[in-house]
Amino acid sequence: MISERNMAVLRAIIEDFIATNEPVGSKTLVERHNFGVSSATIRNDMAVLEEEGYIAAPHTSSGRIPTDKGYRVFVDQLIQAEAVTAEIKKNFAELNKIFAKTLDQLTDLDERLQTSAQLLAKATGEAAVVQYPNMKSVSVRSVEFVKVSESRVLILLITDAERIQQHVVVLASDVSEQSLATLKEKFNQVCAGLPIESLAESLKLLVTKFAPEQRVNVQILVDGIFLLIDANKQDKVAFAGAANLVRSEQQFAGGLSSLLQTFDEQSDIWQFLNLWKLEAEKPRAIIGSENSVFELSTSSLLLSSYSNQGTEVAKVAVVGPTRMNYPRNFAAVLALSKLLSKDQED
Amino acid sequence: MISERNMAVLRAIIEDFIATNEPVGSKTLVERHNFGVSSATIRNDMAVLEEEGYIAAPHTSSGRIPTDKGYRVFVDQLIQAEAVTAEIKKNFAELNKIFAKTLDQLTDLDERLQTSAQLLAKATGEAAVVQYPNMKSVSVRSVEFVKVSESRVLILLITDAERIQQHVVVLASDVSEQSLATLKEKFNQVCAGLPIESLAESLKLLVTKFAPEQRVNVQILVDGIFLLIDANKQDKVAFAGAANLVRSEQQFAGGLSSLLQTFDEQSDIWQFLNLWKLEAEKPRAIIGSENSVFELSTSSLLLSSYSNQGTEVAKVAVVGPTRMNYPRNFAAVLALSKLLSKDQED
DNA sequence: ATTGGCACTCTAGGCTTTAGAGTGCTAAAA
DNA sequence: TTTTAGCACTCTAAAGCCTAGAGTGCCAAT
Repeated sequence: MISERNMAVLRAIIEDFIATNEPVGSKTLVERHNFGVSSATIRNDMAVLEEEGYIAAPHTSSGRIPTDKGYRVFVDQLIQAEAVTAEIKKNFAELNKIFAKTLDQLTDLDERLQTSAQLLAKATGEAAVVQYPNMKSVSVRSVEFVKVSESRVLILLITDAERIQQHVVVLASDVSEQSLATLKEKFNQVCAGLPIESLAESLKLLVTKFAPEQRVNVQILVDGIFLLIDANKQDKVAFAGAANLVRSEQQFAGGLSSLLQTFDEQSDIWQFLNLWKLEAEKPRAIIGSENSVFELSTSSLLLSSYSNQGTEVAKVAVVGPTRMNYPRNFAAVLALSKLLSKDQED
Repeated sequence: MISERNMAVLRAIIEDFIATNEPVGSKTLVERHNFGVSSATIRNDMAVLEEEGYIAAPHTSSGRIPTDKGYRVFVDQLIQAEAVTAEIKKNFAELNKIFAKTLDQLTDLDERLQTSAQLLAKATGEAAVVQYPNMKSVSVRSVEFVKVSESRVLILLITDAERIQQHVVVLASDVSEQSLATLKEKFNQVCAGLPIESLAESLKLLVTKFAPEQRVNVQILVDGIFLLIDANKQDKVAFAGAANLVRSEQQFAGGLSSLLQTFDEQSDIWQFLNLWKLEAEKPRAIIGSENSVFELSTSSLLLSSYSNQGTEVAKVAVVGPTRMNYPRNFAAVLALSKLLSKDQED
């Protein structure tokens, strides 16, 4: 049904459309690529492609533009063919180097992820999202109390993932370094190794075991830890490259503002990213209307997951108009996700 | 020269223009406000105002729009009159309550500032910037080492400002809790109380005082602290509300994309904010072309500073088109900056 | 100082026209 | 059966033209 040349034509149409942002017609097509056939033949091919829903005409008798379905087969071929073509490979290597150079310096999670997003946005010329690692299945390694001033204590919650969280509480009465250390001992006897979900439960119990005169301070510490647990549950993403979205604004048909709003409201995006399951090292494209979120229905997403010790913890994504440079952007998300993973393994 | 009524007319023009976003003419003006004079009289007033450069005509024989100079006297009157009018006061109280409710929960600096920016953006309907506290004149309170796993150590740099920084290093050989504690002692003998600027110097010296077999690990720790110092110097801002800028895009004459870019490049903005000196609790407006940065020349900024123990440490700002709701936004920056200050005092 | 009156100016939006890119179809050629 | 040339037809985007109406500036009268 769909011949070899049909596909070649589709590919050419997509490439031209991405390059020029104008509906492409049979004549210009034969001019630019040499198919060795006449424009009339191409016209026949285009009729087939339109029949199949891969391309569409904005209005009768104008050039054709790719449909979401058209982009779909385009990127599927791209990946499935393992034809991570020379260009992708080259891009990948290059980006990998650039990314690595900057990221190696950063160990603070916030900065790392924010910078990652910025790099990805810059490399692709689109907007970029980097999801914070999933903390739900994480366990506590230890709790630390550090005296910061007379009555202020810094609480640290150290988990077996990358994130280390901090919170300062003010105690009701001064506490010596000494007794703070013993407090810490007691807390860790309970906390260490516990999955973060059951931590709250155990801590509540712990409070009751202290002598009444100590309870006030212990309760303050416990409340502090509660806050940290909650912060863990709050889903966060780093976002960058809004300027790039504005640049290709026409694509978004006025919905750009609400799209950006969506990204400001972190947790929605977080939820959304979690809808999609994907294999390691296999980026995935969500094209236009395949997307359930209304604001994204004229955009494409390229997703890739990164992992910690082999288990997927979060995703990185590129967001742009459906008419985006897929090969280049695939290389970029792949490079970044590999880098974020690798770094956590060693 | 400039009569009472002249000013009333200017004020009316600005208010109408802000409300409708259309050049305002003499006739509509008398219809909406009742000056008790005819449109011809208003026309004369407008001629004076134009003479003085407070308003301008986009083209001959159309309504007038305020110039930057016009906005200037408008906001100057607004503030200088101490006529923080009923509405501003009401807004202020209300916002203060909303802001406080959310911010009281957050002690992590990153989250606090990011949330502040989001709140400010939401309250004003414009974009918002919150500058990170200036760390240059800060001194070290203490350094802490926390064992995170076999050979990994978390370094904490605690200063007398709000920010507590962390960095994880991997030691060359395992170290017992015990010896880590003594290391910490020695470090703090040197570091505690030191201004952050001279910290690097002193640490370099410290390394030489250790026995060679310890040097490797000590050097790793010192390098970790260096990174934290550098991170301190890196100027950061929190930004929110890009979506709002897009909504009033026409104002920016296509320069919106580069404006957003500017905000992505944190340090430029940081520098820029520092150009302006301002008194505590006195927000200040920078209107359109008063602004030295090209990207901002069609925008207005409302700045207010927040302080730590009475000394200014950083600024908050609202960014929007010159045609913005100044009274409301003044109330908002003021509310936020007071809140960020107050919290650090107690 | 204020006003009514009036001639004049300019733009935004509606209407028409036209060039040209592109299509679809048919009948002939390969 | 596939490809091709040819041709009539379609539709848009751009250019030009026109008009209503909002607004101005100025003058003479109050």
